[in-house]
Amino acid sequence: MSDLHHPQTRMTQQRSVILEELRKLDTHPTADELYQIVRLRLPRISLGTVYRNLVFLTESGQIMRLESAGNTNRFDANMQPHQHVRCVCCGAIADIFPPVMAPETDRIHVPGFARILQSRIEYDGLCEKCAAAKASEEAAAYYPNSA
Amino acid sequence: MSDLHHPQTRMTQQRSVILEELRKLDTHPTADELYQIVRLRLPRISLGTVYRNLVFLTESGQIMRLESAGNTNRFDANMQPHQHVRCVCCGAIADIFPPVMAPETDRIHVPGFARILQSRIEYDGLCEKCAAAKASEEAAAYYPNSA
DNA sequence: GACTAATGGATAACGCTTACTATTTTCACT
DNA sequence: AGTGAAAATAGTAAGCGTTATCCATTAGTC
Repeated sequence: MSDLHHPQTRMTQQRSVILEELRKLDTHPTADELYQIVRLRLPRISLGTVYRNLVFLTESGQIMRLESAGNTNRFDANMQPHQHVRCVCCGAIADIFPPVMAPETDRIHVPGFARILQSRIEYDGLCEKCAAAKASEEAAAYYPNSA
Repeated sequence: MSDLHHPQTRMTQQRSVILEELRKLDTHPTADELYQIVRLRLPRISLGTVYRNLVFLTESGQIMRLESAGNTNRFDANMQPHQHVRCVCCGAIADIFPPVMAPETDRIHVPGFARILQSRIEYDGLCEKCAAAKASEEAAAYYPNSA
């Protein structure tokens, strides 16, 4: 509760529901997926409000935006250090524990860059859904006339 | 030259110019930036052709697509193992050598994932342009009436 | 040179995200 | 509780990067 009341910020019903629902999930939803979920509780909320609050919550450090994760942004309310696998096929994301330490960035100097802020390890994988879909596709290619 | 003639693929003027120009660059251009460059040699080429061939070249393993959520995709013809820093502000990308080894993925098992394919280390940074812009912004905030 | 399939050019459509505007809500101070 | 200024919301339009469509053109093969 108290973490909802950051200094200089107001708490609205929409904002708190968005944060609550995101915290219930470990599925790293997209803005639209979260919108569909929040809409069950707040039927009149607009998608723009979800986007606006996801920006707000990210900038105030309450959630994370998964940056290097494909085409659509995904969000994560788990603030503990962990890493992610992303399905190369559908973009689904899962957590990886425990984290292998990412390298230090203090001593890295790159021409054209003023500072290196952080490093992170990312994993590409194939989720079970896509693996199954791929398998049945290949089967269809081998037996094109089977039902 | 011979690497332009993959089996089952045709080489066209457009495709080869796109690949040539991308190979000249280490700036990891966006599709549109590359389009502007290629247009100097092929004034009648269309942006769609650039996109189509970037997909083709990526899928045939001749170039890499640098994906990051929310940002514009960038492309890299450097196929040697290396890593990238991305400017958190403008999305500019620079190379990092030598690479710190990314962890093995053979023994990693994640619920919901059939396979972990690979891991990679990514860096976030602040490029010099954005650092300078940020500095002068802050200066303006402190001295709002100066010039 | 003719044929077939792939490719290109131009443009429309699409999906995700942000911007805009009028209205409503929050919160500090009475 | 009431008031008012600042901020947030709903609804919608616009923006941007990317993909799809459609017909004309080109490449490679015979």
